[in-house]
Order: sequence, then structure tokens, then C-alpha cells
Amino acid sequence: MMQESGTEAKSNGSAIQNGSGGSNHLLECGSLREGRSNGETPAVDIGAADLAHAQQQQQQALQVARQLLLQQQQQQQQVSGLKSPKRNDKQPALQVPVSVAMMTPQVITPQQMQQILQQQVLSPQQLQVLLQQQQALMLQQVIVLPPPPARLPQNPGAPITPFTQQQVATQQLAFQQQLLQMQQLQQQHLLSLQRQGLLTIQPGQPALPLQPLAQGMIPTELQQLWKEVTSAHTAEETTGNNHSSLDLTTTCVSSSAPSKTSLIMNPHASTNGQLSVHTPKRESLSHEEHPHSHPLYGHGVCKWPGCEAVCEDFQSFLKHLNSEHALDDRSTAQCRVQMQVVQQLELQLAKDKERLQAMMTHLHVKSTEPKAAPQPLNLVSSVTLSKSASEASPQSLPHTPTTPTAPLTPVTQGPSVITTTSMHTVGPIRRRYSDKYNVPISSADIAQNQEFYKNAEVRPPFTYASLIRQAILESPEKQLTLNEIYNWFTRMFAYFRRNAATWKGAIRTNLSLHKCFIRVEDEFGSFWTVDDEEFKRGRHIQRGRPRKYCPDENFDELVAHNPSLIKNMQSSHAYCTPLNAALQASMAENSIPLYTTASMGNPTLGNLASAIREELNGAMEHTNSNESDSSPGRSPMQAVHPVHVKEEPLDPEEAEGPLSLVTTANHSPDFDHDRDYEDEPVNEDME
DNA sequence: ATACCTATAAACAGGA
DNA sequence: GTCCTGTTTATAGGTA
Repeated sequence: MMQESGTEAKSNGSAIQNGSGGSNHLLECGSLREGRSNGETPAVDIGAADLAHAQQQQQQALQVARQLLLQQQQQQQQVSGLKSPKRNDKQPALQVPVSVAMMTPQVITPQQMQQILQQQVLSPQQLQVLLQQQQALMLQQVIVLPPPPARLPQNPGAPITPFTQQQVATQQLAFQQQLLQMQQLQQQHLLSLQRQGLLTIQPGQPALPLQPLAQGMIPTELQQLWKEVTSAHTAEETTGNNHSSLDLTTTCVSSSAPSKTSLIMNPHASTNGQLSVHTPKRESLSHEEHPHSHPLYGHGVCKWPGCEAVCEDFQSFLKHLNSEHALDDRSTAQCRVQMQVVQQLELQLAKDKERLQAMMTHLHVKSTEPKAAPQPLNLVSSVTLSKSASEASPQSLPHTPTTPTAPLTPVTQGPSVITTTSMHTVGPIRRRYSDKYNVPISSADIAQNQEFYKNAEVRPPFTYASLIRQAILESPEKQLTLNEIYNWFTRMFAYFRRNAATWKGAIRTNLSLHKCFIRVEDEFGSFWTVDDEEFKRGRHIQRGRPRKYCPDENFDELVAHNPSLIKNMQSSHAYCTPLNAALQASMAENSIPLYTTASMGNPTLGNLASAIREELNGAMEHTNSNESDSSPGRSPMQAVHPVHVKEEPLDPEEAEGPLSLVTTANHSPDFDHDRDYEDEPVNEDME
């Protein structure tokens, strides 16, 4: 043990030293010897609870944002339905953005104002009017608005929907509370992100990162948006009620439908996440169904942005609407601003979604299997969220295959491979393949998460065998020495850089124990290859059956004592009479340049190697004499002499003679799959 | 309950 | 003797 620790430390040190410079792609195994990225990036030190909490907040914020967005959009659509879209190319109006005030405590933040100025959306005269309106609004806020109910937290960001106390309805309160909640969540989320270093808010930046209005909005875009919005509205009216995840918009300001779950978050909203603004099929309760329910009318107040005129009844409201908000420049401009608001909210939503995706990508919590959560410190909720997210944005996260029961960490799991999550210092790797053993990790699995594992000291959710296989397969020649495997581990995973204690031993054990790993020797040492077919079978060298280390009778020893024998075998079949015709035929059939480096990745190699070993064993028994060392010279790259293949109990198929050899060489994956090799004779039986 | 997989630890051996 | 590499065994947790 002490020795082990000492060697590990030493090896690790050399590995780190080896890669102490430069950054290269993780998957470039060829660069192993060239060095690797130092990977000394501090691990992401986010608690699982924090992550889950942040994501939850993010989801909630998104939901609320959607509500707000849709509500605004509905107002906008309502306007478009009353007014002719032809006017959309009208000049910006003289009066503007009261609705903007709904978004920020300052009605329009200085930043937003600056943006408006920069975008030159408004003429100087319009800007002047805008400023005046802003001042008036602020005065109105101060003078007209009664203080919010005591039970409501003071929130300057709440919409400035003025309400008289007798008009306060539960929905209004709910809406305000929802807005408050959204803002609070947003604030918390931002703080969380700040804590995590994922977001930096500049000093002058408003607390709420509302993007400046009219950002990137050019007139043509506005026109297009107008068209889309209006068309969407039309389609919506014709479509009728069609439930979707965002079914909560219409009635949130409707006093006539107080019981509607206007503000209840639809569970699908979080899971779906799709905001099909332009294909709205969500107004299950349109105002057509409720004649006196109008998005611009609620609680006896005109909801036209900036209006808030008190209307006794719906008829008076309609009258007011037609008179005060008729089709004119002002209304058009207000619509335009409202469009910008909606657009801005969309942008914000998109950014938040993107941020959420980035977070989940970063955390590698994507799972198609909710049950894949049982990890020590896993991000259970994150996994769930990730599923939701993946559904929400199919194009968002690349699917990462996952192994069934990968032990350790966060995972983006796609259809195939490894799963799981747990933050660092999770103890031993304890996971297994639940569905099918040894489902291989695709390169994409690790590739997609490579940055994460590279920097975060998180144990990867892959078994050692999977990782070893991956390392070997990623190598240009599908072969690695043990030390190169070590390097790959340290290069790819921060966990294995820091937690160097026992994993090297585990690698060695796995290499020896898994049948899929084939050790091949050449003049310069030994390297390991992988038999992928065998890997998929997931067999271990049978335990309990001693692979006795018997140097005198061991194949290795024989080879060691008769190195020329093997060389002769590879170099020329003429020298290897033990090789029967079937084996040779199988080799020729598969065009396998036996034991050349190029062939090492061939899945049949393992079987062939075993077969050859078997044949050799038989041959040794008969020809226990040295052959002349007449191996032909070969280039170093090709001088791979498989002097040694791993000694292991024979598999049934491998012990069944020439025919079985041919069969295995032909890649019959299911061949003898379920047979128990325990029943077959083994080498030691011959002792 | 059983078999198997996986991880871990440890002992041991050969070779450089 | 030390270190690396490789094999083997034992143990324990987990899963089907």
C-alpha cells in the first residue's frame, strides 16, 4: 500500500508534468505524449443543492417571464386586432412607452433610455415626449398609486398598474405577486449566478438585467414582428382553444374570469419550455368566449399601456378604446413600443433559457432516466430538470450517452450511456450498467462533457473499463501503454489528477480483469488494445477461477522464453504450423494484418489473439524448442509483436476449435452470448 | 437468494 | 532495492 501510494504519487507527478503546458483537445490521444492541458482550473465548487436551487429558480423565473411575456403579447395582439396592420410602417409615434414602466422601477432605466437613444428609434421630438411621459409616470407612481398592501413586499419593480383600493381584486394581487415573485426569483438567480461566477454584473448595470429596449430592432424587424404578431393573433382566433404549456396568459388581467388558473404555473411550462410566440395556441379562454373579458380591460380599468382610465363597464371601455386608442400615430407608436417590450422579454427569455442550458450543460445534468439519480451527492433535481430541459429544447443540449449506472457524476445522458451525478468527493465509484452491461461510451459522451470533467474535480460517471476503452479507442492507433492510459485519465479528468490514490491500481486491475482488454507486446514494451465486441459482452475474466500465475507454464513465460516463436508466427505462417487452416482462413477472410498496429483496433483481434494463444499453447506442448529467431525486420511502427496476449480462461467459443474461431472472427456478436464459460475447460485444467 | 458487475485494497511476481 | 507493470485474490456495495 505504501508502495502503491508512492508510485502513484510519482506517476501522477510525471503525468502532470508531462502535460503542464499548452492546451489541446481532450480527445486527441495522439497528443498524449505532447502534453496536455494543465487542467489546473479550480473545480467548480457548487453544491448540489445550490445547483438544483438555481435551476429551479431559473425554471420558475422562466415560467413567470413567459406569463408576463404572453400577457404583454396579448395586449399587443389585441391592439393589432383593433388596428390595421397597414400602419405598421408608420413613423414612430409621439407618445410612447408606458408599458415599459411595467418592467422596471424607474419606468425606463437609464440604460434603456440610452439604448433607445442609441437605436435612434425615436425622433428627438418623440424622445422629448417620452421623457415627459416618464416624468409624468413617475409622478403618477408617487402620487396616484397607493402603497401596495402591507402583506406584499415592497417592490419597486412591480408593475405600476394603478388601482384604487376598491378595485383591488384577487387576480390583480395574484398578478402582482407573480411579478414580484418573478423579480425576486430573478434577483436570486442573478445573485446565484454571481456567486457561481457565471455572471458578472457591471457596476452601473441595473439589478434586473433587462436588455435595453429596441436592442437590435430595426424598422424592418419591427415590421416583421408586427406581421408575425398580428398573423399569430389571427391564427389564434381561428384556431380556437388549443392547450399548450402556456395556458395562463389571457385571464390574468381579466376580472371576469377570476377563477381561471391564469397564474398557475403549468407544469408543462417548465418542462416544455418552448415559447412559441408566433404560433400561439394557448388562449383557451379568449375574450370571445367571455365577452366582457378583454386583455385591455380589467378591474374596471383600461389596460392600455399608460392609460389606466377607469371604465364603468365593458361598454364604456369599448367606447373608451375606440375613442382614446383609435388608430393613430400615438397608438401605433405605443404598439411599437409594446412590441419592443415583447421582443425584449423574448430576448430575455431566450437568454435565460440559454443560460439555463449552459448551466445544465456545465453541470452535465441531462438524463433520460430519472432513476439515474441515486448517487451519493447527486443532483437529483438537476437530473429531473435536465430532462425537462431536454424536452423543452430538443436542440439545446447535445445528447450524451450515458451508462446505466455510472457512479459518480453529473451526466448528460442521452440515449445510450452513462448517467449520474454527484459532486466531488463522492466516494468510490459505485455504479453499474443497469440495462445492458458495458454500453460503450461514445466519444461524444466524454467530448461533450470534457471541459467539465477536465476542470471540475468530479468523478466521471463512467466505469473504469469504459474509460479505458475510450482512451484506447481515441488513440490514433487504438492502442495505449499503461502509462498513456494514465495520462489520458489525468488529462481528461480533473478528478484523476487530484484523486490519484487508487485509480491507477484500478486501471491495472481492470485491464487484467476485463476480457476485452488485450495486452500486446512488442519490442519496445507492451500496450493495450480493446476488443470492442468483447467489451460489449461485458465479460470479466472469470473470478473464482484462478488465473494462476505460473511462470513455468504460463504462456507469457513461454513466450518470454521463446520470443522468436511468436515473431515467426506473425511474420510468416510458414513458421507457425500450429496455426490451423481455419485460423489462417479467418485471418485472410477478415484481411487482418495480424498484429500490426493498424489491426489492433479490430474487434476480432481479441478472439484471434485468444485463438492464437490457444493454438500456441497447443503448439508449445509439442514443440517446446526454440525456433530460429528469424523474424523479418519491420519498421518500428509495425514491429508489434503480439508476444503476449492476456492469459485468461478460455471462452467456449474460443475452445471449440477451428470452426468457432472462424465464427468469432466473423463478429458474431451474439454468438454464444449466454453461454457460461465457466463450464468450459480452462488452461489450468491442463496443468 | 443468487449471480454478476464494479470498485477497492492488497499481495505477489517479473523486469528494468 | 526501487519502481513499474501486470496478475490474482478478497471484500464489499450495488443491481437484475
